[in-house]
Amino acid sequence: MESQNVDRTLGLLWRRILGTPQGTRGPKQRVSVDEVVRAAIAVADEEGLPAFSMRKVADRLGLKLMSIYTYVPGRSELIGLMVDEVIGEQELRPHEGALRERLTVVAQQLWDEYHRHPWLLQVEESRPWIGPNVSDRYEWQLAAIEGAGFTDLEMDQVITLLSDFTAGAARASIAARRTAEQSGMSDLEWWEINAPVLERVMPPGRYPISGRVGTAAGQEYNAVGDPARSFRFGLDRILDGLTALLDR
Amino acid sequence: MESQNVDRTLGLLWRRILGTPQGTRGPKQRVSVDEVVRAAIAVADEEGLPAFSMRKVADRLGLKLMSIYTYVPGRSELIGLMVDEVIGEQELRPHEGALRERLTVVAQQLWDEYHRHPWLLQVEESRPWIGPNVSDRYEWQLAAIEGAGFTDLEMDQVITLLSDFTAGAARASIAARRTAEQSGMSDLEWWEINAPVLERVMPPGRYPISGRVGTAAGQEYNAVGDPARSFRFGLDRILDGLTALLDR
DNA sequence: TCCTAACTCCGTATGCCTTACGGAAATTGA
DNA sequence: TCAATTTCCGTAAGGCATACGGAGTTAGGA
Repeated sequence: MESQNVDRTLGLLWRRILGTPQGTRGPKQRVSVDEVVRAAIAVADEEGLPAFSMRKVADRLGLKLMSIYTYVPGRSELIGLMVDEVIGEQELRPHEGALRERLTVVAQQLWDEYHRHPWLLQVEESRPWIGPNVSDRYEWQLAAIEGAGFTDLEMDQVITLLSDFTAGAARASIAARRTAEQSGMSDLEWWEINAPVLERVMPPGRYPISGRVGTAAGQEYNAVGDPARSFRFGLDRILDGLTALLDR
Repeated sequence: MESQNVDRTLGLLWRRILGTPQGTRGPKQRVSVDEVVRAAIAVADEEGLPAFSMRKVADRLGLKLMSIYTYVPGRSELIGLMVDEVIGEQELRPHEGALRERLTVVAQQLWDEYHRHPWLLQVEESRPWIGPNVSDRYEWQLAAIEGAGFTDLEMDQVITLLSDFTAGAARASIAARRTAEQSGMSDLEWWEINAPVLERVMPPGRYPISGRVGTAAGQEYNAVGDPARSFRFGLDRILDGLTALLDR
């Protein structure tokens, strides 16, 4: 029963290779799995994953709620399909240039992807679905560092390092963007609300370094932080560290 | 109305400094805010944030659902209190040793924290609450690198880099752990279910590097990956990169 | 030609969730 | 003593996923 579900979802993930037709009895489907997935992505893009619901997908397609379940087994499987779909959006160009540039492209691609579909960061799957686009991209990522001098084990660890860091940095960046947009409250206004209480509560001189660093950041960024800049800083350090490893 | 809520929650966050008593009319509260927060943490520890509900917190305290709302304004504010509370669990020892050791301690502390309270990774707050323990810890993290030779701006970026990477690595580690526990399905069994479909669907020779690297990782780890080891690898590279920056 | 298996679409129901609202009871300051 | 204030909680509204079963549609086989 569980494993049936796995099979069905894998079939949906690889539907372009496997082809759709099987049983042909019964009424024709009014839409296609592709349309369901695209509609679902549109909903998630607009409202985020918490507000994403099966009903909204159905509404967008002119279907009623329960009909969606004839296309996909359930919400979580649909999300798996959405993930593989958006990962396939980016073109995987042949790698060129030095290692440093190649790795930058790999990281930048992840960064862009998260910003185009912020809900990717809200997906929680204990066991990731293995779809065609995820597979293709992992191969492409490894190809970027093939022959650079890493061991096979290190190759996986390098991609993991880049992915983990980029996800974290993108999370901060998107949180900042969403905050600015939706709450309609700037960092400044936020501080103006917090300040009276915080001043009463933070003993003066208790946070000397935070105060100094916060002031420096505030003046430079004109905001609490600059996620894009932090991303570039971190990425540069990581690339330095990786080239150092190759010079051993 | 919004800003009232902010004030109230800040008051709760800093309750140990501000003290509780205000109006003393009416019946005594049967429990305390501290107990509510501790009960909430227990629920989240056991069941994760998605399954965390106000009702379960109430049940655990012998109260009925709606009474919880006389202690905290709502679910999201309660989560803010929980976060600050668990961040306060770790002792902030004076820093000693070389920069590399200090930074390792900072990262390791985050790593441990995420593993003790995995739901921290599921918290989504666009605007983080500024509580006493969060503030203390940020100051402590900065103190670890004070005087090492970074500019004020870089100091913030260094902590951000470490935090972002550690969060990403911990996320992978916890996903692996939860998967193993709850699904009762080992990586091997998972592959046995997936394999028949994947073999039919992945053209042979299409994933040469992934195949080689995956095999190497599988033999070394006896699993799909080893998150703890990837964490150490990534951390080492980052520390290399940071020391390189200081040698400029 | 006709029947039936298989399929789609969907109404209904169950059991979760947060939180707004208002009432009864308890407590204390005036 | 009594009114203001606060706690605890019942109820209800409005959201969610999804199990189940029924009505109608289609194609293949008898």
